[in-house]
Amino acid sequence: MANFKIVSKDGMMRAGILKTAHGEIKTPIYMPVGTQGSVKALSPEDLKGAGAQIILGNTYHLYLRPGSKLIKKMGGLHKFMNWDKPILTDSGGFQAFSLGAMIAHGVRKVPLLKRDSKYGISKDKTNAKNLTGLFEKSKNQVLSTIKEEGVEFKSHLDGSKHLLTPEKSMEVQLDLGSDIVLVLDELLSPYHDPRYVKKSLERTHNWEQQSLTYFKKHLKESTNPKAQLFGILQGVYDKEIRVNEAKWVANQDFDGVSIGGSFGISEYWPARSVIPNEVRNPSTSLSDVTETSSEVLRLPSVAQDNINVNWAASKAIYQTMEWVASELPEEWPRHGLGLGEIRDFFECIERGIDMFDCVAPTRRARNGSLYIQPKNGGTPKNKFTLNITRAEFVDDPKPIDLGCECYTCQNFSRAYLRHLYLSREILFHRLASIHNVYFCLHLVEQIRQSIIDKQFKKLKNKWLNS
RNA sequence: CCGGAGAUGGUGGAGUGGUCAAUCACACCAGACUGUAAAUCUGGCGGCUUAGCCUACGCAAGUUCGAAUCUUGCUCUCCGGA
Repeated sequence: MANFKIVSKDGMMRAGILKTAHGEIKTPIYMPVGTQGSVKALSPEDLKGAGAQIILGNTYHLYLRPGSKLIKKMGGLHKFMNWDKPILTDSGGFQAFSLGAMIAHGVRKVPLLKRDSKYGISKDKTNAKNLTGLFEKSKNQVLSTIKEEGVEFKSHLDGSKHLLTPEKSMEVQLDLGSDIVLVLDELLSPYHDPRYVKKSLERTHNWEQQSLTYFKKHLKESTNPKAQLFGILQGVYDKEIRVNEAKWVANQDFDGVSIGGSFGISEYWPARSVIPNEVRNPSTSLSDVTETSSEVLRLPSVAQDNINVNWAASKAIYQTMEWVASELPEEWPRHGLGLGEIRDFFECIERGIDMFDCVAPTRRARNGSLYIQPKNGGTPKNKFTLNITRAEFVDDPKPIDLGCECYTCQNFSRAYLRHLYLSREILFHRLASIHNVYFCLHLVEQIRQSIIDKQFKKLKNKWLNS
């Protein structure tokens, strides 16, 4: 029954092998995101060429279009998109957030957005009325509403209404023939007040258990009877809450766990947490997160500086992983939902995370943001990227990332790629995506090997102290 | 040669007496992007010692407190006719 085998351990880090109905995955692993049955700009051959072992698909999008029944009729998602390796499907929980609270609260998944001061992030943190006013303003743009029984969506395609219950989410994912199914969850925003958070977490528990019940009951007659089910660990930036949630999910009958949430820091949620000094002052050491200060991080002071906010949010992610990992079953694969910037791989794997999915590599690629190694100028500050539009590349004959062995770097110059981007040639999307996806997969593979060879610290140091 | 129309910032093209260093688009420059409503979004884009000042709407001279906008002349471009 055990799908996950740990091959090598070093501290909290694990190198493992995860068995699925469509083959084995070596972990840690990065999963390219193929929301609508396609990793944007990449063919299955491109993905395999870049080293992809598993990709992600999305319940909400595929349910709306072309419809999960159609995909089932066509033989399941694997066959439909001609991808014979594993697929993990998201439950639609993220869309409940990105089409709902994310709009209403003006937040993104990781950093907090700067807000117009006239709306006022209240200086008095007990005064939530200003925030409520702001939320009211965005209400009519919101496309999803959380109900006790599920998520009510207003389709972003045609405005039609749909209720996504835990059962419905399972039905869709089982129709798709996903190898790893995720339970339905509700993401919390940093601006949800503590009472709402408590209610939401109880609701997510219910949804997870309903998901599990339905999954077990209908697995055998599904498109992929060997699918497995991951629970989701939700929460906000609060140690007590995260630890409790970890304990709760650890007691459920899942095959693995995905750790999710919105990782921004709000006025509500640092209060009970211990904020590392480096979060307050990013110019100090960017090394390991340690609990060195009990001061409260207030939003107004950090919101003025985007870098500060971003960094604080990233720290929150890493600290959350640390709080949570030791509470989770050793034999469960642990998936950091939506995570996958370069630094995240190091920090999260070090804290016991095995799987990553992230739109950043493919989206960045399409937007001209291409990954480079430290030896070519990649640093934590530039997120290990260069912007191909920069004038300095106009006649640069070098590949994007000297030493990279991807198809793009083997064959094309920065000058040519910059030209393609500025000319809006569609080929750019493919070449850039091949590079970024390869880069992440290759890096995670190197990290895996470094765990086996007990060389992780050295590798991490080489990258993050660059 | 005659008649008509017009000359605005890298380009196209608004503006037709003060609120114009000049709408807008494109181009260009820089930045952002974390379970994809994203081939998207944000900012800059005459110069400078930049909460201000200087030079600017073909060239020159006027009218006016004040002109990219009105007058006159010149130069050039386009259309029609000889």
